[in-house]
Amino acid sequence: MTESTKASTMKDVAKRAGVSVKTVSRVMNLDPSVKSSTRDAVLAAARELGYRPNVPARTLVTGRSKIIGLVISDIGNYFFAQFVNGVESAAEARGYSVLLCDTGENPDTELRCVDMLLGHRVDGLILAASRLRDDEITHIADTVRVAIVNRFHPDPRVLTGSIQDEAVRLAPAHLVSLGHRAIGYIGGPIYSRAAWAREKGCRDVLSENGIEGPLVASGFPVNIEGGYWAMNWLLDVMPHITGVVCYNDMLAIGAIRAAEARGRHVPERISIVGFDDIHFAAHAHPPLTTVSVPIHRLGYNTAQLLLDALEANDDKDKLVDAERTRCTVECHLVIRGSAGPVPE
Amino acid sequence: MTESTKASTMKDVAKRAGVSVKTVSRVMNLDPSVKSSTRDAVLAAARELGYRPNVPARTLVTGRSKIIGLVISDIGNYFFAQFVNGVESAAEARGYSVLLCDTGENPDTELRCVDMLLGHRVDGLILAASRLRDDEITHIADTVRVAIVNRFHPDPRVLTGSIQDEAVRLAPAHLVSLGHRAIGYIGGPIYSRAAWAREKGCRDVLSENGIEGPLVASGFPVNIEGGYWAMNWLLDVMPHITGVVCYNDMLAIGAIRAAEARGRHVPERISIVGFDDIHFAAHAHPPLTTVSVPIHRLGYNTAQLLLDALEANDDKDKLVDAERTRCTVECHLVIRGSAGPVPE
DNA sequence: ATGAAAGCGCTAACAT
DNA sequence: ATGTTAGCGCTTTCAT
Repeated sequence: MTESTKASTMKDVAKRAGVSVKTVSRVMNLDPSVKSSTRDAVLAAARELGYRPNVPARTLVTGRSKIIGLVISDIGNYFFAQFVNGVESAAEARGYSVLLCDTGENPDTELRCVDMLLGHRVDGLILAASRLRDDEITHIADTVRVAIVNRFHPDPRVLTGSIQDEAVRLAPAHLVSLGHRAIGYIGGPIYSRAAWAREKGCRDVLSENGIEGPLVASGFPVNIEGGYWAMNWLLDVMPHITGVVCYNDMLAIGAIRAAEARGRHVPERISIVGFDDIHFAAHAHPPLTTVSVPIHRLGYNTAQLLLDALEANDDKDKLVDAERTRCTVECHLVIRGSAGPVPE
Repeated sequence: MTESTKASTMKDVAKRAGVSVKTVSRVMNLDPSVKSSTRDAVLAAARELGYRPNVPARTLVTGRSKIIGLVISDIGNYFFAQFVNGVESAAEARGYSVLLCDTGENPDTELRCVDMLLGHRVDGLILAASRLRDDEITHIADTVRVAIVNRFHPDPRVLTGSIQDEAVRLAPAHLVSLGHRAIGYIGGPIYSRAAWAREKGCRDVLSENGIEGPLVASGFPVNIEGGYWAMNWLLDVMPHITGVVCYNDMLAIGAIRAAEARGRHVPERISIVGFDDIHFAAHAHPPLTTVSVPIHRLGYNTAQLLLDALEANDDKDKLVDAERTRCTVECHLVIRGSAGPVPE
């Protein structure tokens, strides 16, 4: 079978190059103190033997795995696909690998994932859509550096990557400025803090403008179908609504379909706005008015924040800058075709 | 900082439970030969100390990391998001973790990714959209079990997960049956074997029906924008085409937009079919007629094929069934609204 | 500039 | 049913 020949080790390389194991180690770690002739000999021997450093072995002794764990809730959600990509890029650029886990929105699975990742001795952890309680996260932070996304946590050791706070106000404010006063809201995952923040943003904007509501549809699956059902529910309960804010674009796309199916043309007879500006948003029909989030950058920056902290931790000099515990990406409203002035 | 207390080891647990290290090891590995009272004592001690087995250490001695490496070319492509999800599920279910790499379509990056994964001593490798040459893959197979996707490789050690061969004929056959005879094709990634197979499928179907073509637009980015540009090119070169087969749904969605922008209504004045049936296909406008691929299952089955091979390799009894070197998922045409009878 | 020895946390092969 | 010894491949002292 494939492993006919065991992978060669530093010992093999050392023997072949006629040096000690430690010298090989030095070469592999780019120690400048090795004479260039020895280095070349070692490198040659390594190449001939197809030598590849054994990361787990190094991890065992150094305590650093060069792996970061990434926990997401559903890669079927386009948002996470882009986010993962961003994390990946940042990690790759700095010599780290990403161990990925998908919890399927289940908190128990999430805990199991974290456990598994800790077993692998990941150097850091990114919880991209944690459904865990604050104290559970604090507990994790006792063991490993952790970064969370779009969520506030009181523990200063917990790093945070998020959209700017005001972003949650953009969509409802747009609807209000268009004259809408009968507004519905289609909510996100029940235990998600991000979902809670967006719903609050909507509520705040309305109340500041003396508008009642919004009528909230929540508990629906956070995908296109869920948006379809939620919109139908909204229209059943409150047929005269003229504007709907959605937790994300997937829901908004489903909502548009439901509205159209009931003859409420978008945007003439009802306005719908999304959130995230996923790739397909521009190609929905009508093209979606939504809040653009630089998702890839959010993933990239969050990973970088984590990596910075890890390295600051190694170099005692490079102390963790107290301010560098949070990063924020800017969002903006993208006006396309799914929201218009209130009818009549 | 976080690692104030070093993680506890088997030795700690052993001391606390008043047993030997080996007994702790046995308990952790579910060895049935330990008395249940000792097992309980060990488990209690482990819990109290917050003990978590050190996977890298185990890897070092067993030579098995319980990690599989997954190399994809672009997670921004919705296809891969779903595929990764499938692989993840299968791995999780069998106690494996997934180390993910994105090559961004770059063969050099791909090689670097593989190298890194081998450094981590992954037990197996899935190359989901390899741009590598056959001999490069053979070389990798010398070191580790590898599975490839939608691509044929002569080496019997290389496992394969793919769509059924006939799937590539479905879309062009549909167009032909609708009466189309002036057909265009929008191609996928240049170095992709899957892309090559689909193009050939189209060519074959046409020639079997005595039809010339197709006119091929290739070299465009494989995303919505690329589809848009490709369609414009097709329409410039051959304005009288009535049907277009696309490498995938992303391209098809872009193609539809381009056609509509030029007043060629879909499907009345031009028919467009996609491939994959990604989630958004049904929600495009018009809803996309496409070839439905059970992507999640493809990922799941491919991972399972790999895992089976790995375990058969461990248990010498359970020899690798010679037939179990390939798995195939069935695809079918989904007729929606983007293809219709030829105009006039 | 290079090497020898110890040990990271775990399991395999033998004890007992 | 449980313990002992050795060693996986590497890095870290500490020598030379």
